Amino acid sequence: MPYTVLVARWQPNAPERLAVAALELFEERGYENTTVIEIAERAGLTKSTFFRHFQDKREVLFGGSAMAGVLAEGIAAAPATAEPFEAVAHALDAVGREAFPPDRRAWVARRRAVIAANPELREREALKGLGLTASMTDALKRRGVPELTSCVAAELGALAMKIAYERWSETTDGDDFGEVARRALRDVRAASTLC
Amino acid sequence: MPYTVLVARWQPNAPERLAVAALELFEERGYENTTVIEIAERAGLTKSTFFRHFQDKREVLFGGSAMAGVLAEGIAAAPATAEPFEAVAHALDAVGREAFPPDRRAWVARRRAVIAANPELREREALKGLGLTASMTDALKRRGVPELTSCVAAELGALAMKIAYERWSETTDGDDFGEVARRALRDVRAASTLC
DNA sequence: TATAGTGATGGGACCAGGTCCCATCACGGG
DNA sequence: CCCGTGATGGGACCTGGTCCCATCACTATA
Repeated sequence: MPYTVLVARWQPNAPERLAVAALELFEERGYENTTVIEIAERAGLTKSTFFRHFQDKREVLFGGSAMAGVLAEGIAAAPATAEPFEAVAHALDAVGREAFPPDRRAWVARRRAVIAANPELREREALKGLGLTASMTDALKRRGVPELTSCVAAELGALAMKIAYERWSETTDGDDFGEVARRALRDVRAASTLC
Repeated sequence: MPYTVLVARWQPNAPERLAVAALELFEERGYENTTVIEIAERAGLTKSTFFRHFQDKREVLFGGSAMAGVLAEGIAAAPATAEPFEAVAHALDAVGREAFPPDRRAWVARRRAVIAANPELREREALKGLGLTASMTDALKRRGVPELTSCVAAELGALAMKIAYERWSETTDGDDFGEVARRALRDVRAASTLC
């Protein structure tokens, strides 16, 4: 049933096809009313193959990112003289280039709406968020920034990224993610002096 | 099998008995090698009753807290003249009184170790953390603090609480949670000026 | 041309988490 | 003495997730 011969052995990009099918189905009937088997069928695959590509049902919306690595490399690549916040800004630019390019805005917005609508998916997103701040904290410490300062800068950087993520995916046109994120980071920094 | 008659109809505190049994079993054989049925049996109950008291298997370690409410009330109860950070400090004191009293330190430490050892439990903890910062953000906004400032203060407050939680549960004697948390909050504030 | 190896897939058995519904049984009130 | 109530027991059932083995097309090598 799954594959059409004559061109290639298997249709390529199985993980991506699964993610597309999943997002569509989650939009149509909701996450909890969608079965892994249904996702796999829509992608022309089976349950076995689904779990070969994704650890679990939630992960189908989180798999491709590798955002933690992008952030860490972005911080590491910042000029040696950069203060923690400048290094974080550098990392947010990298995210805008590699993880949130302008043409993915629509997809990101759809994905965001689906996640917001389901507690189980929000939980997974919360865990991913922890990973991101941990990754940034580590990268800052490797620059010689003291432990606590690294923690705080990473935490505020993650907050700025979350805010930017919301603002950016809510508009259909406008600045790219890097711009929005830099503004969010400035706002957060300003707010942190008022506490 | 479950209940002994002659005294009361059912042994009281089913949720607490389930939580104790669960923590013991998680320590003995690990979270994923423990079955809900086994937890229920050790507590003298059944699977049905377990799921009547807890939404899912993870929740047995998170159910009793109601920490979000304590934090919100603590912030609301702070003097009207208090700055955001002072209000947060007030809330952390409330947590030390109502959620982390000195005699629960051993329990909290055991629970913490079990959670740290399992990704599924860490994920649930991350979600609870989101709930806490959301609760603090709301409470601050209700005091008239601007949106972004509330976000930042809540985020840094949550970070201080996490740090205090680690420090407090790592020692067997010493200050109560409120003291530790106030120190952590001061440290965080100091670090935030160095970003 | 034949043969063996490789890698992504299909398929089914199996377990545990989680839901649902109904039976049970002790207690309190009439 | 009977009835309502509430926490529980028990079992059917679905789905997420794991495991293991079969399949099948392509590739390399002889």
